[in-house]
Amino acid sequence: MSAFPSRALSEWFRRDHRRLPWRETYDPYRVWVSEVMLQQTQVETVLPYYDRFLDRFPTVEALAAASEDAVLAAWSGLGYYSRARNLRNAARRVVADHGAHVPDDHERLIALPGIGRYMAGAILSIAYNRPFPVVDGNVRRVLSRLHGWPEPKERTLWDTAAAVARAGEPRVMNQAMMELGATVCTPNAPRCGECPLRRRCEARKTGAQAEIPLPRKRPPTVRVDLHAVLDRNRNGYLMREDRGLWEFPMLTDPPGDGFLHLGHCRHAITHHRVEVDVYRGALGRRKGYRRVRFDAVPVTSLTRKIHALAETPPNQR
DNA sequence: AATGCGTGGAC
DNA sequence: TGTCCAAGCAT
Repeated sequence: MSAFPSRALSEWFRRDHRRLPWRETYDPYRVWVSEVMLQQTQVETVLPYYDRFLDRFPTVEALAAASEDAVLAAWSGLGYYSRARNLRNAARRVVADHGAHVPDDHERLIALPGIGRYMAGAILSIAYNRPFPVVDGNVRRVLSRLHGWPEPKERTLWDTAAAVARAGEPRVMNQAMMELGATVCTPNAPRCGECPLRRRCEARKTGAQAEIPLPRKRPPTVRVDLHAVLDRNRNGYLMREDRGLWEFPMLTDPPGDGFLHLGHCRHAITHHRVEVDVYRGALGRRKGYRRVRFDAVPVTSLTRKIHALAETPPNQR
Protein backbone atom coordinates (compact mmCIF):
# COMPACT_ATOMS: atom_id res chain seq x y z
CA MET A 1 0.00 0.00 0.00
CA SER A 2 1.61 3.26 -1.11
CA ALA A 3 1.54 6.35 1.06
CA PHE A 4 -1.23 8.89 0.70
CA PRO A 5 -0.01 11.66 -1.65
CA SER A 6 -0.31 14.35 0.98
CA ARG A 7 2.27 16.57 -0.66
CA ALA A 8 0.49 16.72 -4.00
CA LEU A 9 -2.82 17.38 -2.26
CA SER A 10 -1.60 20.14 0.05
CA GLU A 11 0.25 21.89 -2.75
CA TRP A 12 -2.83 21.72 -4.93
CA PHE A 13 -4.92 23.23 -2.13
CA ARG A 14 -2.50 26.06 -1.38
CA ARG A 15 -2.46 26.94 -5.06
CA ASP A 16 -6.02 26.33 -6.25
CA HIS A 17 -8.41 26.80 -3.35
CA ARG A 18 -11.24 29.26 -3.66
CA ARG A 19 -10.73 32.45 -1.70
CA LEU A 20 -13.72 32.52 0.63
CA PRO A 21 -14.56 34.88 3.50
CA TRP A 22 -14.29 32.16 6.15
CA ARG A 23 -10.81 31.28 4.93
CA GLU A 24 -9.40 34.66 5.96
CA THR A 25 -9.09 33.67 9.59
CA TYR A 26 -8.74 30.68 11.88
CA ASP A 27 -10.76 32.39 14.62
CA PRO A 28 -12.60 29.40 16.15
CA TYR A 29 -15.88 31.30 16.46
CA ARG A 30 -15.79 32.29 12.79
CA VAL A 31 -14.81 28.81 11.68
CA TRP A 32 -17.68 27.45 13.75
CA VAL A 33 -20.23 29.87 12.26
CA SER A 34 -19.07 29.04 8.75
CA GLU A 35 -19.35 25.29 9.35
CA VAL A 36 -22.85 25.62 10.72
CA MET A 37 -23.95 27.75 7.76
CA LEU A 38 -22.30 25.42 5.26
CA GLN A 39 -23.96 22.36 6.71
CA GLN A 40 -26.25 21.02 3.99
CA THR A 41 -25.96 24.35 2.28
CA GLN A 42 -23.95 25.39 -0.74
CA VAL A 43 -21.19 27.98 -0.70
CA GLU A 44 -23.05 30.33 -3.02
CA THR A 45 -26.02 30.35 -0.68
CA VAL A 46 -23.92 31.09 2.39
CA LEU A 47 -21.90 33.94 0.87
CA PRO A 48 -24.44 36.75 1.37
CA TYR A 49 -25.10 35.64 4.96
CA TYR A 50 -21.69 35.02 6.47
CA ASP A 51 -20.24 38.54 6.76
CA ARG A 52 -23.60 40.04 7.61
CA PHE A 53 -24.11 37.55 10.43
CA LEU A 54 -20.66 38.25 11.84
CA ASP A 55 -21.13 42.00 11.58
CA ARG A 56 -24.25 41.56 13.67
CA PHE A 57 -22.75 39.00 16.07
CA PRO A 58 -18.98 39.55 15.91
CA THR A 59 -18.09 37.40 18.92
CA VAL A 60 -19.40 34.41 20.77
CA GLU A 61 -20.40 36.79 23.57
CA ALA A 62 -22.41 38.93 21.16
CA LEU A 63 -24.20 35.87 19.83
CA ALA A 64 -24.89 34.57 23.33
CA ALA A 65 -26.35 37.93 24.33
CA ALA A 66 -28.62 38.21 21.29
CA SER A 67 -32.29 37.28 21.32
CA GLU A 68 -33.37 34.17 19.47
CA ASP A 69 -35.54 36.32 17.22
CA ALA A 70 -32.56 38.46 16.25
CA VAL A 71 -30.50 35.38 15.40
CA LEU A 72 -33.33 33.82 13.41
CA ALA A 73 -33.82 37.08 11.54
CA ALA A 74 -30.16 37.03 10.48
CA TRP A 75 -30.63 33.41 9.44
CA SER A 76 -33.86 34.01 7.58
CA GLY A 77 -33.71 32.36 4.17
CA LEU A 78 -30.83 30.01 4.97
CA GLY A 79 -33.09 27.18 6.07
CA TYR A 80 -32.68 24.50 8.72
CA TYR A 81 -33.47 27.00 11.42
CA SER A 82 -32.68 24.62 14.24
CA ARG A 83 -29.06 25.23 13.26
CA ALA A 84 -29.43 28.86 14.26
CA ARG A 85 -31.16 28.03 17.53
CA ASN A 86 -28.53 25.41 18.36
CA LEU A 87 -25.74 27.81 17.48
CA ARG A 88 -27.09 30.47 19.80
CA ASN A 89 -27.71 27.99 22.62
CA ALA A 90 -24.23 26.57 22.19
CA ALA A 91 -22.77 30.09 22.27
CA ARG A 92 -24.56 30.73 25.55
CA ARG A 93 -23.04 27.59 26.99
CA VAL A 94 -19.59 28.47 25.69
CA VAL A 95 -19.85 31.82 27.49
CA ALA A 96 -21.38 30.38 30.65
CA ASP A 97 -19.25 27.25 30.99
CA HIS A 98 -16.05 27.89 29.07
CA GLY A 99 -15.30 31.56 29.66
CA ALA A 100 -16.29 32.42 26.08
CA HIS A 101 -13.50 30.20 24.75
CA VAL A 102 -14.61 27.82 22.01
CA PRO A 103 -13.51 24.42 23.35
CA ASP A 104 -10.45 22.88 21.76
CA ASP A 105 -11.15 19.34 22.83
CA HIS A 106 -13.42 16.82 21.17
CA GLU A 107 -15.45 15.84 24.22
CA ARG A 108 -16.52 19.36 25.11
CA LEU A 109 -17.20 20.35 21.53
CA ILE A 110 -19.40 17.40 20.74
CA ALA A 111 -21.39 18.05 23.91
CA LEU A 112 -22.58 21.37 22.49
CA PRO A 113 -25.95 21.44 20.72
CA GLY A 114 -25.66 21.25 16.95
CA ILE A 115 -22.07 19.99 17.02
CA GLY A 116 -21.62 16.41 15.89
CA ARG A 117 -18.63 14.42 14.84
CA TYR A 118 -18.09 16.25 11.59
CA MET A 119 -18.29 19.75 13.06
CA ALA A 120 -16.10 18.88 16.04
CA GLY A 121 -13.47 17.60 13.60
CA ALA A 122 -13.79 20.68 11.42
CA ILE A 123 -13.34 23.11 14.32
CA LEU A 124 -10.48 21.13 15.84
CA SER A 125 -8.61 20.78 12.57
CA ILE A 126 -9.31 24.10 10.86
CA ALA A 127 -9.29 26.44 13.85
CA TYR A 128 -6.84 24.64 16.13
CA ASN A 129 -4.88 22.64 13.53
CA ARG A 130 -5.35 19.44 15.48
CA PRO A 131 -5.36 16.08 13.63
CA PHE A 132 -9.03 15.14 13.87
CA PRO A 133 -10.86 13.69 10.86
CA VAL A 134 -13.74 15.20 8.93
CA VAL A 135 -16.06 13.17 6.74
CA ASP A 136 -18.60 15.20 4.84
CA GLY A 137 -20.16 14.36 1.50
CA ASN A 138 -17.12 15.65 -0.34
CA VAL A 139 -14.61 13.63 1.66
CA ARG A 140 -16.82 10.57 1.35
CA ARG A 141 -16.86 10.87 -2.44
CA VAL A 142 -13.13 11.56 -2.77
CA LEU A 143 -12.10 8.66 -0.53
CA SER A 144 -14.59 6.28 -2.12
CA ARG A 145 -13.28 6.97 -5.58
CA LEU A 146 -9.65 7.02 -4.53
CA HIS A 147 -9.95 3.56 -2.97
CA GLY A 148 -12.59 2.17 -5.33
CA TRP A 149 -15.27 1.68 -2.68
CA PRO A 150 -18.78 1.83 -4.20
CA GLU A 151 -20.48 1.45 -0.82
CA PRO A 152 -18.03 2.64 1.82
CA LYS A 153 -18.58 1.79 5.48
CA GLU A 154 -18.74 4.79 7.82
CA ARG A 155 -16.16 3.26 10.10
CA THR A 156 -13.70 2.83 7.24
CA LEU A 157 -14.26 6.36 6.00
CA TRP A 158 -13.56 7.92 9.41
CA ASP A 159 -10.49 5.76 9.95
CA THR A 160 -9.16 6.68 6.52
CA ALA A 161 -9.94 10.36 7.04
CA ALA A 162 -8.07 10.25 10.35
CA ALA A 163 -5.01 8.99 8.51
CA VAL A 164 -5.38 11.82 6.00
CA ALA A 165 -5.58 14.44 8.75
CA ARG A 166 -2.32 13.09 10.19
CA ALA A 167 -0.56 12.94 6.83
CA GLY A 168 0.18 16.66 6.83
CA GLU A 169 -0.97 19.90 8.39
CA PRO A 170 -4.44 18.94 9.59
CA ARG A 171 -6.16 22.18 8.62
CA VAL A 172 -4.70 21.96 5.13
CA MET A 173 -5.34 18.27 4.62
CA ASN A 174 -8.95 18.37 5.74
CA GLN A 175 -9.84 21.52 3.85
CA ALA A 176 -8.05 20.16 0.79
CA MET A 177 -10.12 16.98 0.76
CA MET A 178 -13.35 18.94 1.05
CA GLU A 179 -12.28 21.47 -1.57
CA LEU A 180 -11.25 18.71 -3.92
CA GLY A 181 -14.66 17.10 -3.62
CA ALA A 182 -16.40 20.43 -4.12
CA THR A 183 -14.44 21.67 -7.13
CA VAL A 184 -12.71 18.72 -8.88
CA CYS A 185 -14.03 15.37 -7.68
CA THR A 186 -17.61 16.43 -8.27
CA PRO A 187 -20.58 14.05 -8.32
CA ASN A 188 -21.07 14.52 -12.07
CA ALA A 189 -18.32 15.01 -14.62
CA PRO A 190 -15.33 15.07 -12.28
CA ARG A 191 -12.31 16.95 -13.64
CA CYS A 192 -9.87 14.11 -13.18
CA GLY A 193 -7.26 15.80 -15.34
CA GLU A 194 -6.84 18.48 -12.66
CA CYS A 195 -6.83 16.13 -9.70
CA PRO A 196 -3.70 15.90 -7.56
CA LEU A 197 -4.69 12.35 -6.61
CA ARG A 198 -5.37 11.12 -10.15
CA ARG A 199 -2.39 8.79 -10.34
CA ARG A 200 -3.59 6.87 -7.28
CA CYS A 201 -7.30 6.90 -8.01
CA GLU A 202 -8.89 3.46 -8.31
CA ALA A 203 -12.14 4.78 -9.77
CA ARG A 204 -10.24 6.59 -12.50
CA LYS A 205 -8.20 3.49 -13.31
CA THR A 206 -11.36 1.57 -14.10
CA GLY A 207 -13.42 4.48 -15.39
CA ALA A 208 -15.95 3.87 -12.62
CA GLN A 209 -16.22 7.45 -11.33
CA ALA A 210 -19.94 7.57 -12.08
CA GLU A 211 -20.61 4.38 -10.10
CA ILE A 212 -18.55 5.33 -7.07
CA PRO A 213 -19.91 6.00 -4.59
CA LEU A 214 -23.31 4.48 -5.30
CA PRO A 215 -26.21 6.68 -4.20
CA ARG A 216 -27.64 5.74 -0.85
CA LYS A 217 -30.95 3.97 -0.91
CA ARG A 218 -33.78 6.33 -0.37
CA PRO A 219 -37.20 5.44 0.93
CA PRO A 220 -39.89 5.81 -1.72
CA THR A 221 -41.51 9.20 -1.82
CA VAL A 222 -44.99 9.17 -0.39
CA ARG A 223 -47.15 11.83 -1.90
CA VAL A 224 -49.63 13.64 0.26
CA ASP A 225 -51.91 16.29 -1.10
CA LEU A 226 -51.91 19.33 1.08
CA HIS A 227 -54.19 22.28 0.85
CA ALA A 228 -53.05 25.60 2.06
CA VAL A 229 -55.87 27.63 3.49
CA LEU A 230 -56.08 31.05 1.98
CA ASP A 231 -58.44 32.80 4.32
CA ARG A 232 -58.90 36.40 3.32
CA ASN A 233 -60.41 38.54 6.00
CA ARG A 234 -60.69 42.30 6.13
CA ASN A 235 -57.10 42.71 7.26
CA GLY A 236 -55.53 40.34 4.79
CA TYR A 237 -54.68 36.67 4.83
CA LEU A 238 -54.65 34.35 7.76
CA MET A 239 -51.16 33.05 8.37
CA ARG A 240 -49.26 31.33 11.08
CA GLU A 241 -45.74 31.66 12.28
CA ASP A 242 -43.72 28.59 13.05
CA ARG A 243 -40.55 29.73 14.78
CA GLY A 244 -39.67 32.53 12.45
CA LEU A 245 -41.22 31.03 9.33
CA TRP A 246 -44.49 32.31 7.98
CA GLU A 247 -46.82 29.98 6.22
CA PHE A 248 -50.41 29.34 5.42
CA PRO A 249 -52.25 26.85 7.58
CA MET A 250 -52.27 23.59 5.68
CA LEU A 251 -54.79 20.78 5.74
CA THR A 252 -54.84 17.29 4.29
CA ASP A 253 -58.49 17.73 3.37
CA PRO A 254 -59.71 20.47 1.09
CA PRO A 255 -60.90 23.42 3.13
CA GLY A 256 -64.64 23.96 3.15
CA ASP A 257 -66.62 26.86 1.79
CA GLY A 258 -65.29 30.25 2.62
CA PHE A 259 -61.72 29.19 2.09
CA LEU A 260 -59.73 29.08 -1.08
CA HIS A 261 -57.22 26.53 -2.16
CA LEU A 262 -53.90 28.16 -2.58
CA GLY A 263 -53.28 26.07 -5.66
CA HIS A 264 -56.10 27.91 -7.34
CA CYS A 265 -55.06 31.28 -6.04
CA ARG A 266 -51.46 31.77 -6.94
CA HIS A 267 -52.22 35.16 -8.36
CA ALA A 268 -53.65 36.31 -5.12
CA ILE A 269 -50.21 36.57 -3.66
CA THR A 270 -48.86 38.92 -6.24
CA HIS A 271 -52.03 40.72 -7.18
CA HIS A 272 -53.11 41.75 -3.71
CA ARG A 273 -51.44 43.69 -1.02
CA VAL A 274 -50.95 41.15 1.70
CA GLU A 275 -51.39 42.12 5.29
CA VAL A 276 -50.43 39.48 7.74
CA ASP A 277 -52.45 38.23 10.66
CA VAL A 278 -50.37 36.21 13.03
CA TYR A 279 -52.10 32.94 13.70
CA ARG A 280 -50.31 31.20 16.51
CA GLY A 281 -50.48 27.55 17.12
CA ALA A 282 -54.20 26.89 16.97
CA LEU A 283 -53.66 24.17 14.40
CA GLY A 284 -50.70 22.86 16.31
CA ARG A 285 -47.40 22.20 14.70
CA ARG A 286 -48.06 19.82 11.85
CA LYS A 287 -50.98 18.46 13.79
CA GLY A 288 -53.84 17.19 11.70
CA TYR A 289 -51.77 17.14 8.56
CA ARG A 290 -48.52 15.68 7.49
CA ARG A 291 -45.77 16.91 5.28
CA VAL A 292 -43.96 13.86 4.07
CA ARG A 293 -41.50 15.38 1.71
CA PHE A 294 -41.03 19.06 1.34
CA ASP A 295 -40.86 19.01 -2.43
CA ALA A 296 -44.16 17.17 -2.58
CA VAL A 297 -45.83 20.27 -1.23
CA PRO A 298 -47.20 22.56 -3.91
CA VAL A 299 -46.76 25.84 -2.05
CA THR A 300 -43.03 25.93 -1.41
CA SER A 301 -42.15 28.58 -3.90
CA LEU A 302 -44.68 30.85 -2.29
CA THR A 303 -43.53 30.36 1.27
CA ARG A 304 -40.42 32.38 0.69
CA LYS A 305 -42.32 35.24 -0.88
CA ILE A 306 -44.68 35.26 2.05
CA HIS A 307 -41.78 35.23 4.43
CA ALA A 308 -40.27 38.23 2.68
CA LEU A 309 -43.58 40.05 2.78
CA ALA A 310 -44.03 39.26 6.44
CA GLU A 311 -40.66 40.82 7.18
CA THR A 312 -41.37 44.02 5.34
CA PRO A 313 -42.93 46.60 7.66
CA PRO A 314 -46.44 47.58 6.48
CA ASN A 315 -45.44 51.18 5.83
CA GLN A 316 -42.99 50.03 3.17
CA ARG A 317 -45.59 48.15 1.20
C1' DA B 1 -31.75 2.97 11.85
C1' DA B 2 -34.59 5.75 9.84
C1' DT B 3 -36.47 10.18 9.41
C1' DG B 4 -37.21 15.38 9.33
C1' DC B 5 -35.21 19.57 8.62
C1' DG B 6 -35.21 24.21 4.21
C1' DT B 7 -33.13 25.76 0.40
C1' DG B 8 -31.31 25.98 -4.28
C1' DG B 9 -29.29 23.76 -8.23
C1' DA B 10 -29.48 20.18 -12.03
C1' DC B 11 -32.08 18.36 -15.47
C1' DT C 1 -42.69 23.46 -15.43
C1' DG C 2 -41.95 19.48 -11.72
C1' DT C 3 -38.96 16.18 -9.65
C1' DC C 4 -34.98 14.63 -7.65
C1' DC C 5 -31.09 15.42 -4.96
C1' DA C 6 -27.58 17.02 -1.61
C1' DA C 7 -25.51 14.69 3.06
C1' DG C 8 -24.82 16.86 9.14
C1' DC C 9 -27.31 16.57 13.23
C1' DA C 10 -30.83 15.27 16.46
C1' DT C 11 -34.01 12.18 17.77
